[in-house]
Amino acid sequence: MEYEKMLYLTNASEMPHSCSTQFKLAAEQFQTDSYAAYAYADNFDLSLLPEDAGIPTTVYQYNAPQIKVESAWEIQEQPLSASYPPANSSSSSSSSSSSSHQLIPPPAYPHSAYPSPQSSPQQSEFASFKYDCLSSPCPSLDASSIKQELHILPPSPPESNCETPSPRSDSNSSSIKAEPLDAELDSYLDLNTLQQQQLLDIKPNHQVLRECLEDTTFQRKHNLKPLALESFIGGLAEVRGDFEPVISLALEHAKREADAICAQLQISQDPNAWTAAQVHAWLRSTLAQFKLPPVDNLELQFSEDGAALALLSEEEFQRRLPESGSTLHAQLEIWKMAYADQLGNEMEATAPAANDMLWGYQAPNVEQDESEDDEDMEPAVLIATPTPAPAKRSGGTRNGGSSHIHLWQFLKELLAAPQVNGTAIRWIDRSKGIFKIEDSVRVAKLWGRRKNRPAMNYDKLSRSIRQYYKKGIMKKTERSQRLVYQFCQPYHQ
DNA sequence: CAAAAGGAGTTTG
DNA sequence: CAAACTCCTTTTG
Repeated sequence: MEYEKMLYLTNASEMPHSCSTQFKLAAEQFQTDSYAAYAYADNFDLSLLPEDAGIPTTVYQYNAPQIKVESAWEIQEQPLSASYPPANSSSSSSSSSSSSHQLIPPPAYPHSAYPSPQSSPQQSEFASFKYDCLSSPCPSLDASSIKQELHILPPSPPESNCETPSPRSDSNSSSIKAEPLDAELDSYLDLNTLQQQQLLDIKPNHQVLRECLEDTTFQRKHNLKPLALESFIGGLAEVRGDFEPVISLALEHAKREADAICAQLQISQDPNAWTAAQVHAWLRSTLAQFKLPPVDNLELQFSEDGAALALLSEEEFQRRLPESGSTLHAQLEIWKMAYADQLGNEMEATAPAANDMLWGYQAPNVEQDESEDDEDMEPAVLIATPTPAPAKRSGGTRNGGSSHIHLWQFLKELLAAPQVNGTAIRWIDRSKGIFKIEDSVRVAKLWGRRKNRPAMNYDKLSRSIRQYYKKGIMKKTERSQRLVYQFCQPYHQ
């Protein structure tokens, strides 16, 4: 249902030679499609990409900000933006945000440093490789760093939200704060950029299409699942027209594949419903499918059932199976996504509540809750996908969403995405389950958003954590440190 | 002063 | 009813 992972398009013909095997595999698989190829973001193991050879990672780093910033100026001159932004954010991207950005003076940065989309072929070729790095440990693609860089850029707005922890985490003032809405505006700008590119230059090889698909800032910041694109209205019609068939094509393929394997292995399509034995069957099958070396002691390595397996981070997969962990993790993500999509379709048929695509984030009302901080709208929230308690969860049709997540699970989810949440919470000693909350205000906010508790603060969150001492879910660290906690064993594998 | 700690009443799913 | 949420007081570094 609520899935953070995005589908991406790419063009096989332009793929760097050094790209991962998964990447190629996906491409080969679909070579015959009308689109040159497509692949799943989760299949792109960024860790397999060479860090500094082959791909100019620095271009990635600066590409995202560059486009956005430039488009900010184009927008003023070409207001073809009337029909944006998308429906469920329209209220929030209201006067405060747009006005604050319109006042920004034209940028004075050197042009060369921020190549435009029409710049040199090499640059534009790589410019489109903005992967979803939520599940992949690729520092150069760290979403938060991109975000930060955006703020670091010369023409940064005066009140740019450079993550300064608020001096007080008081719950009273939250409704009064009126910070600018970078998130919404960014999305808004991105969409404009996309459309302008489409209108202005018809690029070969579906380049425009690729760029559209690769730009997921909108979905991330608005906490939308990929297919919530339907909620776009008006001017995006042409983008959407290109977009949807490919996504559904990809998902359908994934589903068909999953169907077949499910039938063969006699397992549920929902990874969360697998028993430990079924997990092993699936792992073996997937290893074989990807022609990865078989693992002898699979049962010892993976004692989890499906629900617990779904909680494991990519790092954990990699740690256990250096050779194939990433692939398995990525494939599991695809399965989860395929199942979630199917579930979503079923639910949509019965209860077409468009806003349910959002979770942990309420569509802002017109007058209040102008979503005070865009920072929290970012992937941090997205990656923190609600995951069922390891112990239970049936094949459940009732997958209403995130409301039942426990705090400890949520924290683990945040911890599982250090690229995104590393500035807010991170492992101190992963093997011992010791972690540190680096930004208490932020973590509390994320938790509050997830639980739909706008008044959440660190005081309350920490109170809940302290309850875990009694329950044996967490314990105090030996040498007690501020903001440092430790999971107890069963809750930390 | 922020955070830790924990008591106690209340809310929520 | 469990798990949080909320509010509060006291202690700690």
